[in-house]
Amino acid sequence: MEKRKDFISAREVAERAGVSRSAVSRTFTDGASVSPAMRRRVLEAAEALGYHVNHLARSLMRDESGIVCLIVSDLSTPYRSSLIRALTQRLQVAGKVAMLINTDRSDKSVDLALRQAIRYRADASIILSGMPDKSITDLCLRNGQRIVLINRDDEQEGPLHINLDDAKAAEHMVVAFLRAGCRRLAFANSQAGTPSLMARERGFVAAATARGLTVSVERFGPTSYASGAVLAQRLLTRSERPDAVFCATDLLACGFMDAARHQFAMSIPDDLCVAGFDDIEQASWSSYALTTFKQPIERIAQETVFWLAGDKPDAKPQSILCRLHADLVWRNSIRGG
Amino acid sequence: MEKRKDFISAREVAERAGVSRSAVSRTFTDGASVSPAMRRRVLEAAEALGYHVNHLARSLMRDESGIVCLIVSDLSTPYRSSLIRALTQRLQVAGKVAMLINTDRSDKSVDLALRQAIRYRADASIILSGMPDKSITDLCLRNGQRIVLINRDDEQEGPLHINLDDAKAAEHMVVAFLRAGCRRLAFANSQAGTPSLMARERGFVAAATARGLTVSVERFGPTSYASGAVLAQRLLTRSERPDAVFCATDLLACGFMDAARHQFAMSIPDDLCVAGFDDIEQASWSSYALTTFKQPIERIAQETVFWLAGDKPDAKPQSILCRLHADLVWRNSIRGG
DNA sequence: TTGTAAGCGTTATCAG
DNA sequence: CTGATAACGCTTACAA
Repeated sequence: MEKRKDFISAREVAERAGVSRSAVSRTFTDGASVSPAMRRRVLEAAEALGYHVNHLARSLMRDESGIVCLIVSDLSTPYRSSLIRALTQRLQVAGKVAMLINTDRSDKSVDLALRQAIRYRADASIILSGMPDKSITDLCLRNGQRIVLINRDDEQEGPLHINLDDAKAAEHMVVAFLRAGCRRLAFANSQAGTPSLMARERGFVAAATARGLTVSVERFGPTSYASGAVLAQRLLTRSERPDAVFCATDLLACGFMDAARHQFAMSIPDDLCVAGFDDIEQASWSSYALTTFKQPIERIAQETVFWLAGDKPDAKPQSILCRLHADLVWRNSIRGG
Repeated sequence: MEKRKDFISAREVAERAGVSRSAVSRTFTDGASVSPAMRRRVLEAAEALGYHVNHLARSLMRDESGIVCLIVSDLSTPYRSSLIRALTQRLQVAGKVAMLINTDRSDKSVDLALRQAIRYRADASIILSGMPDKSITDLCLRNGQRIVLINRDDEQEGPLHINLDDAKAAEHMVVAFLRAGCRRLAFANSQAGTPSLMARERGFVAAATARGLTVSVERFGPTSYASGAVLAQRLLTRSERPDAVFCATDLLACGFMDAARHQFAMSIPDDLCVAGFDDIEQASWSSYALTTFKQPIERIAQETVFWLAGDKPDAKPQSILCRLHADLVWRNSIRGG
């Protein structure tokens, strides 16, 4: 196998410009002192040769690589992909670069993903799905890597936790349903059992109970459109058919609405009020016009990147909690309003 | 500022295990000769210390970093995010890791993204949107980086081009519309003007013309749901209202269908036949049941990663073209079938 | 099989 | 401001 043409190195640039290697290095490091004349000569030679700083080598010396790992499953889901879009964009503005790790396969794969993050000496890892083992996050933290957990459990010490006020939103929805004249409430959930999904369910049931109402709760499958349809099957064939259903996510709600309309010939919101959570793009499509809670995606991304780009805390990492609010977006899937 | 605890290095592992550094290195490189006893001692020490090979440093010696850049805009779009999911998954299986670069902002940003790919010494770049300057792709190729262009122009020499038979699919659709009894054909496109979108349009118009029919063509805005609604406004208020419309993508089709139904009270497929392209998840939702062409996403990812993981060609890179077929998925937005 | 030593492309330190 | 030199953490001849 022939020796492949390698990348241009700073030495070659230095030779062509007739200067020292350090001069080249300084030209490409912010805040280094180099005369305008020198800078121009170096840049000229670099341009001519097509030189680009090797960030891999740079990271060996510096204590940061500029790499941030995004650890995520179901990444093609509307909510997830929107969040990824927002995060990558802001990371880039902050001079970081995103490494995307797909954990669709097993639960263990979150741990594997974090190991990968360590191998590439990522400055930070952002976890959008699954829950890593404490031992592995500790390893990351010990190595100076920062961790952000978005809508995950908030038990571990060290990472930044970004969570929503799910329970409060759920209570809000109970009130909205009551105002719309609904009395037979239902909650449609997946079987994923993630903290935020369960918080919505518990909050909804608790708020209804506090007002003297019972809630039909049904859980099924993954958090998807198809599961929403199955949940509709189950809830709408009960003897006491509900007149209002809060779906744990918009995706479930879309599936639920389609099944309610096309299989049960129900009219929304006349026969049935429906609400969701996330405010994915499809919720605003006129076939759904779904009343839902908006994930503050931009805000999440902003808080995350701001924290990542900030100075390292001197003291040992403590648990940092960032609780954000989800606004209600009112559309036409609930009567009144 | 205090000196932050650094990562564990191979030297520390070697010391703890009482062996040489090279022994540690060999333990973690495939195909290196190391005795079972040695391997065990090293692994034990590594485990105890929480050692992980520094891939950044490793890449300095090896001629590959394991990094593959995904360069993409509109990444939260259903089709794009599905493709990203498939690509990241297969890249990981092939032992690579994906670096995601968002080029939502300007056209120039594709070039910037490729520069970033060079800085991180990516083994390859996969371009899903936009079109890079020839000078910059040449630079990448000269540096031994591979480039894959998915549904882009296929003029440049060197990269792997993966394209679909857009024109053929479009012709197929003309036939389907004719069979359904439609005579007043329309094509709804965005103003993005990408090669694949334009190929669909030209193919559709050409096939219709060849059969003695004219096509109303309308182009508007970005390739989005909202644009689809606007296109419906424009096409459905024409004096000769079309009875069949081929939308350049499913997203446009969803917007078109919703506008046709809710603003023009039309029934699909009775009053109007609609078709799309991509087979995004929403096309299968029962509110749409859209007849469309399926992007062979898994096949695209497979071909891409297979080529990337393969041996470097010895000769100078030539233009490689991979033309894939898009199957028609028949649902209920066209009469008959 | 194992250890020694050289080198990968940077940056940081320290004289000049 | 500039240039030599020593790291950074790793791999890989080469020699033992």
